[in-house]
Amino acid sequence: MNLIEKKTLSRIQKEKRSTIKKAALEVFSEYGLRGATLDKIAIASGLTKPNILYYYSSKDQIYFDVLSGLLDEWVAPLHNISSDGNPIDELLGYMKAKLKMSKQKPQESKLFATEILHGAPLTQNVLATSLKQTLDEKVAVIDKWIEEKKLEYVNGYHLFFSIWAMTQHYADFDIQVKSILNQSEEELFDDAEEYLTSVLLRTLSVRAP
Amino acid sequence: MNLIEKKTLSRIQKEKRSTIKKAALEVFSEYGLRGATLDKIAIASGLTKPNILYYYSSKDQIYFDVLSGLLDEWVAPLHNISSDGNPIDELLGYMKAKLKMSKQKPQESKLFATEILHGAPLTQNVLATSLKQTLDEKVAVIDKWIEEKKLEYVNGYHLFFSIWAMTQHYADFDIQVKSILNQSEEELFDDAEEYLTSVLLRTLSVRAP
DNA sequence: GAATTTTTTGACCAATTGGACAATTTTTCT
DNA sequence: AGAAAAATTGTCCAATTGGTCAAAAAATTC
Repeated sequence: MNLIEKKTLSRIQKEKRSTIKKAALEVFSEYGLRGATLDKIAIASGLTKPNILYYYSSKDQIYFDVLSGLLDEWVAPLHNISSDGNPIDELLGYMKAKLKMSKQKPQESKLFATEILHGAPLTQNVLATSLKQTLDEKVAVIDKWIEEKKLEYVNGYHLFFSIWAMTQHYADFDIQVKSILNQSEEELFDDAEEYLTSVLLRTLSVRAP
Repeated sequence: MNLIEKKTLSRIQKEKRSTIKKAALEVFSEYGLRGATLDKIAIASGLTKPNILYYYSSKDQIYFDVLSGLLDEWVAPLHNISSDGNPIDELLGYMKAKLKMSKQKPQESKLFATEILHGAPLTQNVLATSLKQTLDEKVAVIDKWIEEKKLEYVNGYHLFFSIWAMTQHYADFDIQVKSILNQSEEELFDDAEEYLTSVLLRTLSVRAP
């Protein structure tokens, strides 16, 4: 897509594109790609509809740009898992990083969830190549730890799936969680971190015979 | 809302409504409420658009009816948790029931997920009343088990959240899971069950000092 | 089997939507 | 300041959408 002349963006262009993306994230995460309208994005951004289309050639382009910017950020914490570190510390750190993202970037999480839920029309490639490759590497690290007896046996893929599921749940399903627990967001995420830490520690630790 | 004269539905009415609901589930689960169109539901059901509107007064009514029928079914496994049983067996059984639903009813899971993700416009009431009440009861059972020393301490609410998250993940994010694992559905769910059983057992079991 | 009720459909409508475009305004450059 | 380029907007359009309605077809009732 026309992401070529990125270098020659003027100050105004950068600002306006950023404004649009921010507004688009709000609208897309709440309504999904098809439910979101340019009018809603226009209102949320304070720009007019034709003005938005001056910076982006179509609604799909906006969605694509927002989602692209998100993908890297979303996979990033995975790269911080170091094979040199202590397995449990590394994986606990990863879980906490993911939980923090759920707390601080729920819209991003919801947008990503909606995309995958509806068949990942724009990201299927990335999932099957880039994400898979990164995850394969990290699962290999886990397998190595297991071989070195630094970690008890665990299915690496499903371990990551469960960490994703449990942490993102607090962002994606926040409405459900909050309608059941009448807590402040602080309390909620503190309890979640305590619980998830316990689950992960128990899942990974060697048990007495 | 106009669910009053349920008794007086003719054979044709029952059949057609069922046909419509089945098609609507397909379409809604793939596109969401706003992304779904009556035309798509018409094609999927093999009926004409006006014919559909003869049985349902609006698109929202179809969505409401489909979702209503789902809610009870979705919460049902929770009721099977018996305070008389062995805590670990009861909770393992619940997890397995939920995982089975993810395997056999992914569309239902996705529809429910989309609904909550987009703010639960139609189900917020049910979540805050019926679901909350049922869950409160089951968490009370868990707390009782803990008090009776049949179960080590665990945060009941977050335990259920994590079971929901981990099991539903395999339905809602199936595209992501399948683009990473090149397995048959059978293998995948077998591995998932084995992994989740291990996680749950370790989370709930008393650990050696 | 005729009368009545229920079901089905083709044609249509108003509202919303993504997007085009020419004209105007603002910014940038010299 | 003035020319050129960039940014902004009002107006418009065609396609899609949810939904209506009267007429036709099918099923039911007597």
